[in-house]
Amino acid sequence: MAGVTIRDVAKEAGVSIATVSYVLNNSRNVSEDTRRRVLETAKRLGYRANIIARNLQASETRLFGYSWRPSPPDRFNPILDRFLQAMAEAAAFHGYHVLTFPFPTIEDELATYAEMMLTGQVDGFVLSNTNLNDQRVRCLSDNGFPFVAFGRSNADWDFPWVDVDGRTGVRMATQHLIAQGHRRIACLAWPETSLSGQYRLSGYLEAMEAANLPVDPAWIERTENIHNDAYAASWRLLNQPADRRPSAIVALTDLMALGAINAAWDAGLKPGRDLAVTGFDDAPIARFLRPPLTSLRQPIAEVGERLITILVDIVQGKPLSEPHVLLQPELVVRASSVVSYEE
Amino acid sequence: MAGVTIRDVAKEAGVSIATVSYVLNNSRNVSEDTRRRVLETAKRLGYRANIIARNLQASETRLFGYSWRPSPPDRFNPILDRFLQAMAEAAAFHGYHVLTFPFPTIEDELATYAEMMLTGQVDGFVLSNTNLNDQRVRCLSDNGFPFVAFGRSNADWDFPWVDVDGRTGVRMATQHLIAQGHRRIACLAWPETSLSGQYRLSGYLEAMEAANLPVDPAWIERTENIHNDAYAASWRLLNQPADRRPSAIVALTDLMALGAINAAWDAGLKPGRDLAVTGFDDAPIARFLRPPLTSLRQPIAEVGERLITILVDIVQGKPLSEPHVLLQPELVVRASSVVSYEE
DNA sequence: TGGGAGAAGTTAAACGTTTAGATGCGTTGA
DNA sequence: TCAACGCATCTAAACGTTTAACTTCTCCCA
Repeated sequence: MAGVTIRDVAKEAGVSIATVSYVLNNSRNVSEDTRRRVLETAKRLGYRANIIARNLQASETRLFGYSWRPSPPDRFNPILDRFLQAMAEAAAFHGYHVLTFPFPTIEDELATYAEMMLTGQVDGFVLSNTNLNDQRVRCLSDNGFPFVAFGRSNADWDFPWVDVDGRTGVRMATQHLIAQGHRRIACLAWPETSLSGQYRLSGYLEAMEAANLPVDPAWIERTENIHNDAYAASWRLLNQPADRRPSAIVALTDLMALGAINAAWDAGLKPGRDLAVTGFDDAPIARFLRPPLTSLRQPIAEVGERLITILVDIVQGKPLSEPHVLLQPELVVRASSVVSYEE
Repeated sequence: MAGVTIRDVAKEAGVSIATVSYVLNNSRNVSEDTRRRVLETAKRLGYRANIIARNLQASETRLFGYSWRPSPPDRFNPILDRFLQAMAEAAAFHGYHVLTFPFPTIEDELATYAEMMLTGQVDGFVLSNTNLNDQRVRCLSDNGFPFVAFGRSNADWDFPWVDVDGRTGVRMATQHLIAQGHRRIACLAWPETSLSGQYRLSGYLEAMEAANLPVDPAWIERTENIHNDAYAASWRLLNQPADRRPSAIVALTDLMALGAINAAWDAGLKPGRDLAVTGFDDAPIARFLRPPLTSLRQPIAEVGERLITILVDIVQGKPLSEPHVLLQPELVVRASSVVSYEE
C-alpha cells in the first residue's frame, strides 16, 4: 500500500539500501555528500520507513496493550478519557502506541492476555483494576512478560505498579468532615473482596480512630459501585435512630456519593447542610451537582505517564528507579461537605 | 521473546516449514497423518504464529487507528467507554485491533494521521467528531487510504460514514415537549460552525414549524458544550419577560441540560415542573440527576460496530453495501420534561 | 615503500511468516 | 508400457527493514 521502499530510494540515489538505512538512522558515518543526496531523494520520493518491517527486524511491536472492563449503562468511568490520553501521549513520546483490546467474556480475560503475549502482538501490558490474587499479574510474572499495573495486588508479589493512595485520600476526607464538626460519620464502602476498597475504608477507620471517634458497625455499608445500591444503603443509614444517625457520609466513589445525596433529598434532608457527603474521583460532573460534590481527585495524568515510563524502562531492559509509585489524591472541597460554602 | 517459531515446529515434526504453515492455515491439502503430527507438535511446543512476521508478509497491520480530542476537566465524554469497547469488540471479531493515538496539539492532528498512514502503522482509520471541511477526510480521501467517519462532513464529499440522526432526535424531543403542552420552547445550541449542531438545531426548528409555533430568535442561544456557558445562557432565557420566557429548553447535550437545570434552581424554579429540560446523549449520570433528565440515547454500540464492519469491508476490498448509515437515537423520557412523572 | 588505520560503501544474512512453483511419487487409463 | 494426472511435500522467494561483516580506497607514518 505504502509503495515507496528503501530499495526505491537506494536505486534512485545510486547507493545500496544499507547506506540509505545508515543515513536515515544516523547509525554510521556517511559522507556529507551521500547523506545529502540520500536525504533529498528520500524526501522527494516521499519515503517513510515501513513500521512492520522495522518491527519484525527488531522483533518488537512498539505497542502496549491495555484492556478495561466496560461500564454498564448505569455506571460511568470518570477517568478513562484522561487516563487513555495520558498513556497514549507518554507512549508516543517514547515511540510507542497503545493498543486497546476487549475480551468477549470475563472468563476469556486471561486467555486473551495470554494470546496477545504469545503471538507477540504487544511488547507489554498496562493492567488496571487489579485485585488480590489477580491472575493476570501471576500469569505475566510467570512468563517474564513486561507489564505494569495501575493498582496493587498481593503484598508478597513483586511487580511494578503505580497506585493512588486511597487510604490517605479517604483519611483526608474523613478528617475534613471531622474538622467540620461531624462526629457520627458513615462510610459507603465496597465489598470486602475489593483491595482498593479495603485501602480506602482503612483510611476512614484510621481517621476516626485518630480522632477518638467510635465507629458504629452499622455505619459501614458495603455495596457495589452502583448508584441505586448506594442510595438504598444511605437510606438505611438515615433511618437509624437520631442518636445513631450519621451526619456525614464518606462515599468511595462519586457515583455512590450521588446515591447518598439523592437519598438525603428524598429523606427531606438538605445535603451539604443536614448531611455532609464526600466522594472519590472528582468526576467532571461532581462540580455541577447539587450541592457541588466534595471529592478526591486522582492525578490520573501522572498515573498514566508514570505507568508508561516504567513500562518503557522494563521493555528496554533499563533498571527501574522506582518500581512502586504511590501518588497522592487531592481533596477538592465543595458545598456537599461544608455548610457555609461559597462557590 | 516469543521463542518457538514455525521452524522449530517443522524440525520437530520432521517436515518443511511450508507444510506446517499449510496445516496451520488450512490452506492446502495435507495428509491426515502429517496434519495430526504437525498439530500435535505445534501444541506440544506451544507454538503461536508471530503476528509481526505474518503482517509483514501480508503487508497489513490488522490495526485500525482511532484518535479523539481529550475532554477538559469540566467536560466529560459520555460515550467514549462504550464506543471504544464496541469498536474493539467488532474489530476483534474480524481479526483486527484498535490503536489509540494522541496528537500533541491540534495543529499536529493532520500530520499525525499522515504519519501513521505513510509509515503503515495502521490499515485504516475511524474518525470521529468530523466537521465541515474536515481536513482529515480530505487528506485520507486524496490518498485513497481506508477510513470511515462517525459523523458527516461536506455533502458533496463522497466517503463512508455512520452517524446518529441528531435532527430527528431533537425533533422528537421538541415534539415531546410540545405534546406536554409547551409553546415557548428555547434551544441551547452550538456555534454555527458545528455541523452536528446544525443538524440538531434544525430538528428543533422543524418541530416548532410543524406545530405552527413561532420561534423568538432570543430563544436560540449558542454556546460551546460547557456547563457554565449553558448556565449563563439559560439564565438569560429565564430572565426574559414573562410572556416571552420559555417554559422548556431543548439542550444539545446533557451537560448543557444540566446547566439549564442548575440555572432553573437558582432562579427559584423547579426544573421538571416550572421548566422542562431535555438533553442529548443519555449519559449514565442523566438518570440520577435531580430531576432525572430526559435525553436522547445514541445507539453507540451499534455505531461502533457498523463503523468497524464498513472499515473491514473497505480494507478487504469488498463492495460496501451501505456506505452511509444514519441511525436513530431513542428518546428516553424522564421527570425533567414531564410534570407528573413516576419513576 | 610497506603496512596499518580509518572512512565510506557494499553484500548478504536475518527477523518469521506465506505461498508460488518445483519435485517426486503412486495411480490410472489408453 | 508410458504419458498424464493428482497428491503430498519441499524449495525458495518474498515482505521491508537493520546490521554484522566484508571490500575498497586513501592517507599517514615508520
